[in-house]
Amino acid sequence: MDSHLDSSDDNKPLPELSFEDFMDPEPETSGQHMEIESYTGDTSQEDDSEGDGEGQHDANDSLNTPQFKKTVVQILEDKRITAGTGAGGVFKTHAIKVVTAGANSAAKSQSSDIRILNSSLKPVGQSAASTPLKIGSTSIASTSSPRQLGGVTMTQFKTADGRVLYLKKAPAAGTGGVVAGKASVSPAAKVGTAGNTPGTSTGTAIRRVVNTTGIQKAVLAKGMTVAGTGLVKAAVPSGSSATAITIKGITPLAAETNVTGAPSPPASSGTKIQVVRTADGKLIKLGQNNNSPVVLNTKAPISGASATSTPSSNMIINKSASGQVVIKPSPTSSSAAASNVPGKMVVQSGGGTQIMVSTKNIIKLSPKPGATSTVTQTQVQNTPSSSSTTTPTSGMRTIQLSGKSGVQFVRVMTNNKSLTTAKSAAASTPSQKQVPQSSSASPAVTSSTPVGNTNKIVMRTMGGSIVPLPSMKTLVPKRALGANSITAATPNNQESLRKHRLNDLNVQLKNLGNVEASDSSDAGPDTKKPRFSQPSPIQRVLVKEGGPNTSSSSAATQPKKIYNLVKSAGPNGSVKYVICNSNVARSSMSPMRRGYTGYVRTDGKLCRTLVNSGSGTTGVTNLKQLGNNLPNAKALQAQAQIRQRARQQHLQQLQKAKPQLKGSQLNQSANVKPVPAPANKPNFEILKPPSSAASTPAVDAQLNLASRRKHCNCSKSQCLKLYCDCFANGEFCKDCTCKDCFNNLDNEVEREKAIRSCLDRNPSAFKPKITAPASGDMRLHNKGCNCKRSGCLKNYCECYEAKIPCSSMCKCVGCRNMEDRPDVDMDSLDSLLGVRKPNKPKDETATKKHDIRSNLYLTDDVIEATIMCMISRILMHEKQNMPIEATEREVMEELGESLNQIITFAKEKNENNTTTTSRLDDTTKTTKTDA
DNA sequence: GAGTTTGAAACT
DNA sequence: CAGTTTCAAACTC
Ligand SMILES: [Zn+2]
Ligand SMILES: [Zn+2]
Ligand SMILES: [Zn+2]
Ligand SMILES: [Zn+2]
Ligand SMILES: [Zn+2]
Ligand SMILES: [Zn+2]
Repeated sequence: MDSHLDSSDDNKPLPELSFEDFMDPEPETSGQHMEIESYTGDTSQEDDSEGDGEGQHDANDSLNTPQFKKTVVQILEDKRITAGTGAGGVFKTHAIKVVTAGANSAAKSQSSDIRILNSSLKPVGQSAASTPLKIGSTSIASTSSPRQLGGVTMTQFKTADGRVLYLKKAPAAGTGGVVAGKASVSPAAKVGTAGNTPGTSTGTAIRRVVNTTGIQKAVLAKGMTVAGTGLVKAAVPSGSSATAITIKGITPLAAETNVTGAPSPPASSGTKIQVVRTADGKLIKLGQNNNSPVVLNTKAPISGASATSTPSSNMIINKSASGQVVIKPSPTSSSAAASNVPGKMVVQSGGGTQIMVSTKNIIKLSPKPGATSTVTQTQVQNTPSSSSTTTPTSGMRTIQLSGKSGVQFVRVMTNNKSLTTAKSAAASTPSQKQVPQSSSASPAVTSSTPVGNTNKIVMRTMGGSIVPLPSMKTLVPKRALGANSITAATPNNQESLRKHRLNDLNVQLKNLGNVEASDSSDAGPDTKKPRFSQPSPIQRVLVKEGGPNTSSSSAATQPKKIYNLVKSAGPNGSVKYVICNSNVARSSMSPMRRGYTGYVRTDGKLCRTLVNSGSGTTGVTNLKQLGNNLPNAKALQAQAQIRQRARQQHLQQLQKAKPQLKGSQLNQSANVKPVPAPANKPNFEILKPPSSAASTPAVDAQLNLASRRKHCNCSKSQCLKLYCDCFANGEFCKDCTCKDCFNNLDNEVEREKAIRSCLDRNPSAFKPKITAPASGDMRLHNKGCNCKRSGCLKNYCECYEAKIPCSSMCKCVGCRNMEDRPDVDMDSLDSLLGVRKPNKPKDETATKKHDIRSNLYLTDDVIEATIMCMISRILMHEKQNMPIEATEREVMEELGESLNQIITFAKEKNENNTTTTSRLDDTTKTTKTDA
């Protein structure tokens, strides 16, 4: 598919984002970065950071950018739409590619076939079907009687926008159609494609539809995905391994309203929408016809870590003639490669593209141009399965239907966790050894922690870009935000606006206090940046209408819910929404860890961290590349790691190259913290002044660069204690601003004595603090940090500083420095469950725990509620044919309101508790800070 | 740039 | 090993 279509065209030079880009976790910075940039429009920040490798930052920064403010976030918009309507005229679809094509010409709607195969899925109970859910009054899609396409019976769904989706009835489970590979699909698929291309206007009508639609989708981290229209969401529970995915709990909304009016979608008349929430928390909305309620139930299999790897069942979504959609686990057989993969779900678009997603992840279908058939794996490497190759994605995929209207996405929300697990399982990535915990955790943990879920919220911008909503979490760490995914290329202003808002939000959140605080600081041009943002636990749920928190922790335990959103419209746009939960068990996810993307830090500290790895294989990558941390996908992480390694090696080589300084072994001294073999004493003794003189300039320079970027400023330690970074790194002070420095050749005696003293105290004092257990493994802090108040999201934290996620070794409280992503995802879940650190198997002692500070006002529930509200607005507008702009505005307003509420709530809570609770932790021990 | 916060290192 | 104190960097304003 050419889906690329437009993507880039116009306005902003988007980097080419293709789905993959979005999806790809790893793809270096490029993807994300790019996206972000485009987003921002300005980019400015990025440069710096990138240099170092962290692009993520940028993102964050971008958020900050003022521009954002102005534009409200437009969520969900398709670029295309824009094109049509307006501005560009070009449709950009950026990232989205249309997969499906087939449009019914007549209807204009395009049709696409989507097949979801997931063995894990269980057939949905029919019962549910009966009552369709409605959100707002709008219906998303209507179904029509099944049709045969290509010999296969397909059920058509029409989305509000007029797109038609076909679900294949499942003949044999897999058989029909789904071939793992590519598009099995029906003929129809391509037909409509024209629409895809930008120019093709299928017709104004379509456009209109699109317009009306406006928002394409929102994905919540947890896996909720909302599509404005025609969304198909499939969530697969990632975590649970064994179990099939069941989508349960669809609860029909109480009132059904039929909205006939939806302007755009021809078919849509009177349709009802159902939203199903999977155990993992993913939502699937199906629009239905009156007749056929569609129920999607999947169960989320959650089984911790293992899950992913596990079994895989294919899900098939069938729509019966009756109109029900059933997702069944199909025998794996069906899909060839893809389907087989355990735990993965294959989604096929009409276009024939298939995407395989781990069950956990939610997949959006999006055809990626190139990728056609590819199976994307969220996990990328992780999954052992063959398929993985092509698209790595953790991201979302979108499929655009030819119809302009929309893009349909299937988003795979990757759970990081799942990924991780997968990795672990796969073994492919060495890095994660830490994981063990995760795995171990799986049972227990999993249950407890919801974690795995993806929490990301993604919004689609008008441009079609997908933007992560600022979840609470997100908000917090800028990085995260940035990192995430903002993909799109949004069109100009709007995006900027968005950012703006986000920023504001972030700020507010920040202000909230504890929470995450984040990093605003990180901004530093280089180094610090992104990290993982994971949010951690979420404490409370705020529901708009409902009492806010109530259940702080409850969430974890509680089963997942299906939310029915009922909206009552108020005057103004104020609408009240009520969300009802139905129980669905939450899936626990195995914690994913994000790969560590470490970068090499330029400054000295970095050096320390670097230590290990010599292994790095790959060639050196650009610094910029390093930058991407955020990347969602594991793949990214992996890549990053690789790069890092490469980098490290590079450094090492350089060092080596350099003759040892002055004869001595100085070796690494500079850079790496004394790498010295463990056994040995630190090179210290050896150290001779690296002093420059000796070294060749070039080398020196490099060393310096690499090794020391920082100069100490010690005043009381004489630079003979480990307080001094220079000394701690086995270096002599040079160009430092220290006072009474003894860390030099002139004071070798004292220095040696000091070294000895340190060694006595701690034989490993000069050994690198951060090493990778295995060559391929992710670096970890050997001792782990012990942070209490920074959430490990500030450079106070050694782990964070080294850009590595906290591990089981860490004794930190309220840690947010986890692999995953940052952003949005998971944390909340984890926290809820009490998950500890990703890695940590930790003793149970674990920690402590009360920790809890985690903030967490942004719980999944809160997020969902917020999104639902936004969606509701969209739906309303759609019905009314309101202009997109208006819709966007409203949606943003809704978001703003919601955030305000959340913030307000959080503040209140904070005020109440803050001192008390949060401090309690610390206080118990030391009161010092409190004062 | 001054002042505060933070968490490792040092000390008891 | 735990509790404190010291220290310098990180961070804030
Ligand atoms: Zn010093
Ligand atoms: Zn120094
Ligand atoms: Zn010094
Ligand atoms: Zn920490
Ligand atoms: Zn840590
Ligand atoms: Zn931590």
